[in-house]
Amino acid sequence: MPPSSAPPASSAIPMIKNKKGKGKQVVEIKLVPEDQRIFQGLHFYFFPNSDTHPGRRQRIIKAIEYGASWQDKFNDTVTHIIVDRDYDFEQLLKYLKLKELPLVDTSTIEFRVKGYEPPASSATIAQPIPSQASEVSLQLKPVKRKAVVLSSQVTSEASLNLVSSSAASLSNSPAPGVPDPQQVPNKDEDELDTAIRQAKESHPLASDDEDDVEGHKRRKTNNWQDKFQCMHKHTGKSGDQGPNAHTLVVLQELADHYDQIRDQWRCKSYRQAISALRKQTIKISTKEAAMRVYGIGSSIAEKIEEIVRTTHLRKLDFAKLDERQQILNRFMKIYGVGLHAAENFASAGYKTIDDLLQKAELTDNQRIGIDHYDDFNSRVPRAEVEKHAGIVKKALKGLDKNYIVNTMGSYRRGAQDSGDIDLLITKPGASIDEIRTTVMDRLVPLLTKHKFLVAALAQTSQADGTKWHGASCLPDSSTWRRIDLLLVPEEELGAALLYFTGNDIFNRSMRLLASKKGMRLNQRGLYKDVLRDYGREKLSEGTLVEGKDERKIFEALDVPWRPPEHRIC
DNA sequence: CGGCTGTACTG
DNA sequence: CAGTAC
DNA sequence: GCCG
DNA sequence: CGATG
DNA sequence: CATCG
Repeated sequence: MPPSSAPPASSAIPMIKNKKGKGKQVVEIKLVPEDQRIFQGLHFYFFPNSDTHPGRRQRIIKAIEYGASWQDKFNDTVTHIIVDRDYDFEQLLKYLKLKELPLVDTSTIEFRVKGYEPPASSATIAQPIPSQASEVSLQLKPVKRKAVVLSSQVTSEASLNLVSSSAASLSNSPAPGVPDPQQVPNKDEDELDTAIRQAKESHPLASDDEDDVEGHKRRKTNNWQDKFQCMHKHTGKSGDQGPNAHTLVVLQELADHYDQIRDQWRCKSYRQAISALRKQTIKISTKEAAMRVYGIGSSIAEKIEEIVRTTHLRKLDFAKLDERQQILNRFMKIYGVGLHAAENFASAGYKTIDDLLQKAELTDNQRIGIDHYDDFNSRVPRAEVEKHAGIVKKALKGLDKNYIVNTMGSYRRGAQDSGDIDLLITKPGASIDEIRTTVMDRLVPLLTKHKFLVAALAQTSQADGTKWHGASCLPDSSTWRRIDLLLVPEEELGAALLYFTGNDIFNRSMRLLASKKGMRLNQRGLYKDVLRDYGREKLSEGTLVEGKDERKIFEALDVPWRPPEHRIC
């Protein structure tokens, strides 16, 4: 036992307000009976070490319930380090500012943190899984990984166990008999509340967000955020997709398929799985291996195995041949036609674009979308994007040289071609009203007169309008391009840059992260203290944290800065 | 079983 | 408001 | 479809 | 008819 | 667009 004996086994967990204003409250830490405290005398350090992340929080709670102490700092009493998935050994060392960890027990390979290579001749203690521990592990889904790794060696010179908490969800059975804190009648509630509050106060790292009083930067409070795609660097232009290249291609086709049929959630899941698989350094060939990857569940795991074994997927072949699907897909590529309209058209018996043109009732925008179906569905080469942007820029500067035009979207991310042309227009010091007036009343009419702007698809009508969507056409060209003008006051420039640079996954990830931190991110700014209606989820606006500076928004969310080219998830 | 980003414009 | 787009 |  | 959702 | 005052 380390000199400093275990903190009173109740290194309790600070309370966390649950989302959605629902009635849930504080989780009660309920120690298991003494003879079952398999972690008794062990001191855990988590990496990251805050309980703001729900999953990790569960693991921490379970660890404590089974007798461990939760160390808020890495010190020499720590016996085990539990590392989140997606962090590797190198990152851990870097964070701890260490060159190596003292006395690592390398015996339990199964849960070794990735990136850790044991010394060649490691005299280690074989660690058979204690029956007791394995039994517990059956009960503790979240903690399980760690449970098994228990080392018997708990001396003052305790060896460190490096445990990866990554291993994804277990293949199956909902753990029986998991003590559910919320089902247990609450005794001693006041006492616990107090303990929890105190624990929170004694765990500076646990209270995330912005209460940094002074001194050192809160740089090191990286935590549960690693779940969010926006925390991971990815350029997308690594020609080779690694050992799972072929699988990725097929999965991408499936993702595209679900995108086409507007099944946004399945599409999202496939993209998530693809992103996760792309990061794998070894080939994933079996369902079991796939299931261990965070972001891949049983359904996709099965498909991965099928893909590896048979080279492709029956389901996909089938989907490709479904005629109705083809029709819907065709219709939905028309600007102004979504799933609903496409289904109506299809149900009316229309099969081709020409059918629609001749027989269907179309909105103005849909007609334009059909007239320029091919134009709008073809990519715009980077050089052409620049030409369109140049024309707008020149015209605008002619009206007022103080205007600034930024080309956004995939162009800003460095793409060689884009789906459309996104131009962000701002003028330092000018109000949004002034900008809107200039653009709507002068720029657009001017460029329309010059036959550069050739269609207006959606223009701001409301008093606070900020956008113009339409089509543009270069002189000597007959190809119409989708072009969007985005009007932004200087104070919102950072948030607008962030939003209109994307990509969409990156944006969603950033916004979700903000939301989990009680904040709200939109194209105008990052807001804090957002109030969510009790019971439901209405919201009060919240107060502005940052809108002008793109980098400061990253900082406020504790996301490492990433240039536009690295925002491809 | 419910959440999964958050907003602006059209009709 | 639903649908659509970003 | 995945996750908590 | 304009406002509203 | 549908609905409302």
